[in-house]
Amino acid sequence: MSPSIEDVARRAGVSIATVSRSLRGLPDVAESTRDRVLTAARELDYVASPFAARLASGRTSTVGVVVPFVDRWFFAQVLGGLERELQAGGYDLLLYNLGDTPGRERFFTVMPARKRVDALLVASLVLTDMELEALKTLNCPLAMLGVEVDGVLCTGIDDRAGARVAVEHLISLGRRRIALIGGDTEDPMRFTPPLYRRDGYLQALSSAGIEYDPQIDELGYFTVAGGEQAMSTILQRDPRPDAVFAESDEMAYGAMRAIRRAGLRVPEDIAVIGFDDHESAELLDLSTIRQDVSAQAAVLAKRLLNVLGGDTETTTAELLPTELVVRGSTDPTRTSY
Amino acid sequence: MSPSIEDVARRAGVSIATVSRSLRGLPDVAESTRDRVLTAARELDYVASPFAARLASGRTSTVGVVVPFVDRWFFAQVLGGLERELQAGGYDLLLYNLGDTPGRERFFTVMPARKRVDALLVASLVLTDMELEALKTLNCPLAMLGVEVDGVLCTGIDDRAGARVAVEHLISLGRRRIALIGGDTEDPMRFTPPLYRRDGYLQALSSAGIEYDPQIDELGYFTVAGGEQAMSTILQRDPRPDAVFAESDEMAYGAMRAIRRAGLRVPEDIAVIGFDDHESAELLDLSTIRQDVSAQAAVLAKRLLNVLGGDTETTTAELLPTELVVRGSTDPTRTSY
DNA sequence: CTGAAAGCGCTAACAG
DNA sequence: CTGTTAGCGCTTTCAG
Repeated sequence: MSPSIEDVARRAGVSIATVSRSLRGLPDVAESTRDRVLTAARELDYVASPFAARLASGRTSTVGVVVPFVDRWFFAQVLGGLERELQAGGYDLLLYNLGDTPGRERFFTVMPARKRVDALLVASLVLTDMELEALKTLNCPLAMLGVEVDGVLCTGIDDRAGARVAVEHLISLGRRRIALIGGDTEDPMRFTPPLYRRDGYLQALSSAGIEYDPQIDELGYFTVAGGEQAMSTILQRDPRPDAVFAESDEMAYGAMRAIRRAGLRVPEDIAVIGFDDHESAELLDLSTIRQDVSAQAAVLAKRLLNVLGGDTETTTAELLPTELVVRGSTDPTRTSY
Repeated sequence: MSPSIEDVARRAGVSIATVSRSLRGLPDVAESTRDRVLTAARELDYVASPFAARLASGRTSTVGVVVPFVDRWFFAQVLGGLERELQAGGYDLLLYNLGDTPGRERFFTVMPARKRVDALLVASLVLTDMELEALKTLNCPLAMLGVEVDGVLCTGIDDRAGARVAVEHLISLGRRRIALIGGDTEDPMRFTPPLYRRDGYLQALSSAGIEYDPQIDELGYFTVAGGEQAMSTILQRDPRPDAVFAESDEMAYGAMRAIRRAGLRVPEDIAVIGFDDHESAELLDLSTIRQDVSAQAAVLAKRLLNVLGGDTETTTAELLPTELVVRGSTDPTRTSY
């Protein structure tokens, strides 16, 4: 067996309470005593058992992180940002990957995080009322990335402003007939990006005195295939658009493909801009709105740690900036090859 | 406070020992008794405290997962595969993301996984002897993805065969002057892919009676930028190659860019094939050798769970198949747009 | 098949 | 500033 707190106490010639206090850096321990304890602990290569500590203190020093998928760019970024901050704050990160609908149901009914986390961090998940209720029974601080819910910590970006900048960029290039490929707004209750990005698109059009045309507004479902499908439909319209704003880079990839398959050129015939600055955007030479996902995650984790540390944090959303990145898909002079 | 095992015992009219046995499905409990306990537990919405259980049993029901980065395609895939299996097996997944060199050092010196995992799973990490030693002091089963170490569970792919197939494909297209863009073999001790993939390349050349030419063999460091740099160098050679095998898709992306920047065409002037079937490979129309990373991870996790379950598993490496995927970068008739 | 009792290794009052 | 003591909520012998 590895050494216990008693071994350290014996070696340092103090009680186990003093060992505990010294090792955790609590006040009211004489410097000399603390030194003796630290030395003894080091000599024995002692590490406190986290489980015993958790059982005794009631604190788990663990944050549960819930993501719909780990193997998508966005969520992998999130995880990276979170892990760094949590680790730095002395918290373990327990990963919950929902994966699919059955997995999601299982998570919210079985609640595997029960009794094992001090807080739960949910990444860009559109929660139903029941799901939110389920989480609230955990009775611990909640934090959400990109989703605003009353009384819940939130961090994200200003999707509306980002979209507006994207469309304004197209307009500044002289484009006037600008198509939209977006997500489903049928369920606008909690997943804000499709809603806000569309809003930014509309604002930009209206400021420029361009009329919105539903004929060139199609659903791309935030996937490459969906974007391709949407663009194919849009290409049938008359007159054809001279630009397209896709609410995500992946939909933009699909759109570019559809355009090229139709024998048209990007950006000469149709300029394309996406949103995210997904890792392949540079390779595909796609103009886009860059957002720093791991920074958003890091900020959210920090705020959550503050709460766990006893600070009072406002639960209002904290929004990080976005940035227009111009590449060859809108400006041929910027083409990377 | 949430109900404790005593509450359940009281309600079911049995002792806490019987509750424990019933809930864990141990034998030697009368069916009727078990039912009564289960009912009581359900009525109270009781869930055992994992920490108390861990403290009492010594088992943590947790597997530590160590990755160099979470935000790269390969490792995100790994995480997805692992999480699914571990969760299904009733194990928590504790994530350790090294991130960078200081992070790596911290991990191996501080050993944050000490006393909190039943096993450690390391993803494609080139461990130094000291690092391996450090892990062994954890005194728990180890498993590694893609890295063979004596006495350690391993799962991966046959990199050599995959590379051979890739190069044979180029040869079958009539290409004879085939360049190589690869990883660094200077530290061949533990990171096997660069070593084996190069080996497969050499085997394929030799079988076809083609002489190896170091002039068209450059280091791409497994990055897009590295691949681009390597290809630029190779393009200076005389005679110019008519094909290139990159040991990873990302290096292949860089190579394609360099080729196009030089005013040449893919595949007419130079055919390009990569390795991995990275998620953007299809978009970039890159031929490649597909490997199912999450399946490798899942297999490894399953084998580890077997070991934790008391089964004896051989520690020999288990290799999963790879598959040639032909796209437009080698065969213009397959171009996706 | 079931119960009593002894811990697991800490933390957190409470005295002193 | 330090020690004593009573748990935290389970698992696991050992009896019966």
